[in-house]
Amino acid sequence: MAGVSVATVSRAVNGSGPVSLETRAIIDRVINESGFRPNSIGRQLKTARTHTIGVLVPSLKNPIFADAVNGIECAAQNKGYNVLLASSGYSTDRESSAVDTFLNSRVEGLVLTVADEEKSQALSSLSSAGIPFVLMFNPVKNSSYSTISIDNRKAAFELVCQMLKLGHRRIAMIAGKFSESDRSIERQAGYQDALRHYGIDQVLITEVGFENQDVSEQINALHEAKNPPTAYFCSTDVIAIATIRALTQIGKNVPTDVSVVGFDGISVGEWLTPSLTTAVQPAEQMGEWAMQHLIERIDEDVPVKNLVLPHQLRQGESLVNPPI
Amino acid sequence: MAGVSVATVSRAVNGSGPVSLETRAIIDRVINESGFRPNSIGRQLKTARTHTIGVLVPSLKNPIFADAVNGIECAAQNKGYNVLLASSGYSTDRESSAVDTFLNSRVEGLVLTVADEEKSQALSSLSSAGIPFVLMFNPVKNSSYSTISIDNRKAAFELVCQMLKLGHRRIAMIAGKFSESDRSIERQAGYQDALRHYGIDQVLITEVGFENQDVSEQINALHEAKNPPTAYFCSTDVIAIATIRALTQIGKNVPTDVSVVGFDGISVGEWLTPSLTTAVQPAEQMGEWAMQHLIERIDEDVPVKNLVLPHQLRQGESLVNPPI
DNA sequence: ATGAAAGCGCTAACAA
DNA sequence: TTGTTAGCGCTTTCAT
Repeated sequence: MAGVSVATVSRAVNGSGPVSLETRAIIDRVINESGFRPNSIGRQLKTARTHTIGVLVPSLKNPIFADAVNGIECAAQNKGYNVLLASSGYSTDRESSAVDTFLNSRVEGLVLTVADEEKSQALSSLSSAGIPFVLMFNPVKNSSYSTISIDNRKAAFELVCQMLKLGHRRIAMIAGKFSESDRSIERQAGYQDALRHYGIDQVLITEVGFENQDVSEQINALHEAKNPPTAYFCSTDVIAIATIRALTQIGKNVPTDVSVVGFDGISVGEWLTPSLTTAVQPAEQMGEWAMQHLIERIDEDVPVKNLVLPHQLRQGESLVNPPI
Repeated sequence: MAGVSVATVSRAVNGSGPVSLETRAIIDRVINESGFRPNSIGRQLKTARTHTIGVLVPSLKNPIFADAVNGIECAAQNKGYNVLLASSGYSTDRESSAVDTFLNSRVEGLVLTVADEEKSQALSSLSSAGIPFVLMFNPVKNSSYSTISIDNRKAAFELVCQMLKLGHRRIAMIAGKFSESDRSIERQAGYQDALRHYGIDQVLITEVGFENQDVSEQINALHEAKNPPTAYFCSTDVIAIATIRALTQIGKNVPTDVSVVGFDGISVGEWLTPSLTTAVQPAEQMGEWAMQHLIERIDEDVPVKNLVLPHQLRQGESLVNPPI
C-alpha cells in the first residue's frame, strides 16, 4: 500500500535499519489509515522469541497467590514480557496440562507453584524441555531448580512453640491436603517438631481441602472428643479464617475459648477481629523476585538460585493463653 | 526422523486425517524419544487462530478482580482458551498499551475493566480493530459494547437510603478517584440521589486513590471539622476497610461512634468485625459469564449483549443508628 | 536507502 | 494412506 517492500516496513516499524524520512512518513500515514498492526505471531515464528512467560498458581481466590501474581505481572510489564496465566485448582493433572500448553506456546520461562515438587510430572516435563522456571512458595528440595520461598518448617515450628509457650498442650492442626501441597507437609513437620520439642506426643491432624470454605464438620468432630483442643494451628490463613468461623458457629469464642493460628500473612488477617497470629510470606515481593530472576536466567543464562527469605511472625489477637 | 512427511505427522498429532496404525505408532515413539512438541506459533500463524483471550483488570490486589479473573480463567480453561493477563493499575495509558499488546498478539477476544468507558482510548482501538470484547464491572453506557455489571447507581442509592433511614444526616462519601473509575462516578451519583431524595444538600465527597492503603489524612481532615460525619459511604470494600482502620486509629469506634458502608461484597467483608454492610457483586460468576459470552461472540458471532445482574445488599454490623 | 528472497513450523489443498 | 507444496507474516542477510 505504501509502495515499498515489506522489508522497508519492517525496518520502519522496528527502527531496525535505515529508512529515509520521506518513506517513513508515507509508511506511518498508511499504517494509521489502514489500521495495520504488526502481527506478533509472525515475528515470534521468525525470531523464535515470544517474550512471554507462563504463570501457574493453584488458585487466585487465595490472596497469597493473587498478590504474588500481581507482583509477577508488574515486573513482567516493566521488562516487556507478556504473561500467560493458568490455575491448577491444586490438581496435578491440571498442572501438567497447563505446563504442556505453555510449552507448546513457547513461553520463554515459567513461574509456578506446584502441589509437590518431588512428585510433579509437570516439573519433569519442564526440566526435560530445558526451559528456565522458578518455583514460588514450594520448599527447596531439589536444588537444581530455582526457588523462592521461606523456611516453612521452621516458621511452623516457631509458631507452634509460641502456642506451647503460652501453655497450650492440646493443639490440633487443620492441614491443607498433603497430597495437594508440599508446604502443608513442611508446616506439619514443623508442628510435630515443636510438639516433640516440648515432649508432647498427642499429635492431632485433620486434613481439609484447600477449596473448602466450610470446615465445620471437621471442627465439630474434634470438639465432640473428651478433651477438645485448646488451640488450632492451620496451614494457611484462609483455612484459619474458615476455622474461626466454624468455631464461632458452635459457640466457641476465639481467642477466649480457643486460640487459632494461621500461616501466610495475607493482609486481611490484620483487619480481622481477632487479628490473626500468623507467619508472613511477602507474596508480592516473592512474585517480583521470581520474575526478575527468571528474566536473568532467560537473558543472561544466570545459574539456578535458591532464595529462602526470612519469614516474619505476626502477633495477632487470635492466640492467647489457654482457658484455665 | 520417523521417515514420514511433516504432513503425516501433522495428521497424526491432530487426528485431522487418516494415518495408518503402524505409522502412528512410529510417530508416537519418535515424539516421545525426541521430546518433540508441536509449535503453537506455527499453527497459529497458519490457521490464523490463537485460542487466546486477553484479560485486563485494574489490579489483582483487590479481591473483586482476583475473583473475577479466577472465574474467567476457569471458564477459559474449560473451553480450551488461553489467558493473557495484564493489569492497568487504574492507568489509562497502561490500559491502552496492554490492549495494543493484546491486539498485536492476535487475541481472539478480551474481557476487561477500564477506568472509564466513555473516555477510553483502549476501547476505541478495540472497536476499530473489530475484535469482540466484554466489559466487566463497567456500567452500560454505549450499548454497542457487550457488558456485564450491576446497576451501581441504584445499588448505591439503596445503600445510602438505608443509612438515611437509620437517621444519619451527615454522610460523607470516600470515593475512589473518579478519573480512574466510572463505577465510582455512578456510585457517587447514587449517593447524591439518595441525599436529594431525603432533601439533604450537604454532600461531602473526598476522593482517594485506589491503591491507597492509608486514608488517615483524609479521614482526619473530615473529623477536624465542626460537625464531623456520623457515617461514611465508601465506593469499594477495600476503601471501607481502610476507612475503618483510619477511624480506629483516631479512637473512633465503628459502628458505635460512626458507621461505615462499603461496596463490592468481597468475601472478607463478612469475616471482619464489624462485618461490612455492602452491595454484593458476584465477581466470579461475572467473570465466568463474561468468558462464556465472549466465546459465543467469537465462535457463533452472537450479537452484543448487556447483562445487568441484580445486586444484593448485604447487611453487616458496620452500619447502625447514629449516636444520639 | 531499498528490495528480493529465504525460511521460521505449521496446515491444507491437491496429487499420487 | 501418504507426500508435495504453497503460504500464513515476519525478519534478515545479501544485493543493489
